[in-house]
Amino acid sequence: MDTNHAVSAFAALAQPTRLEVLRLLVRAGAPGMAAGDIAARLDVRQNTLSANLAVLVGAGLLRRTREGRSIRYFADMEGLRDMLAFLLEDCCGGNPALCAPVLDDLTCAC
Amino acid sequence: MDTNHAVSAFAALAQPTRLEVLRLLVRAGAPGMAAGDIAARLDVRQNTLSANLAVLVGAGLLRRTREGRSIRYFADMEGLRDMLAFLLEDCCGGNPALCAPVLDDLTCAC
DNA sequence: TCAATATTTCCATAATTCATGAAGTATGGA
DNA sequence: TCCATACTTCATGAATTATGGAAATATTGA
Repeated sequence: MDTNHAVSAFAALAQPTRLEVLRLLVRAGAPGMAAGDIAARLDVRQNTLSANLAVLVGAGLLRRTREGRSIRYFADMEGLRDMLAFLLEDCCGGNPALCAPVLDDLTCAC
Repeated sequence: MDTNHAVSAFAALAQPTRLEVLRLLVRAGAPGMAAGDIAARLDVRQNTLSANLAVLVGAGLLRRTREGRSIRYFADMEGLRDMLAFLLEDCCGGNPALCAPVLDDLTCAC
């Protein structure tokens, strides 16, 4: 992960539809969702959504597989982790107490 | 935290200088850094940096306090956490194993 | 009060991003 | 083979964003 790659990942999330797509797919989990279902759920035109999905795939935040006529999209949790790790790199270098609160609250109660 | 707020936070990081500024300040920890020092370290003009710092402050990712002639900037770890929490919301809803790898690798060894 | 330092604000220009309509590609069924 | 469905790609114009020069503001010390 370098700065350019990370920038493209953050840029991918810097747009309401794309951010909601990723959140939706994070919640959807392993089964993911077909492009058409995402479009219906978020009330976005198919071609607009397609362009936005392509941006997220290019940024390494989504993966896809064809399934019959549909194309199914999934959140790429590895890509997500890489992006966050790049951002928080060495946050503990000086003072562990600084980054702990960030991570503690993220460890969702599962 | 709503979608618009989160979008502005991600947009703030969707630019190389700003991303490096936040990473630098995350590493710098509690003492933060003066604007001039950041500019020198990242080799960016002061007015350009000033505009970029303003974007990060507006996005809730940085805070600042005046200190004599300098203005000292700090990473806002709460803002950072809110942004990440919004993104990962309900990732565990279906399957804890899905989000665990993301968070495990982020818990830096401190 | 004057000069120097540290930083921000203003403004114009250049570059990037976005949604849309229209056309194209892939798959499955009659 | 023909048609319908599910998506993607392309071209375009409108809106947003980034950068750098010049000027403005705030603080400190002589």
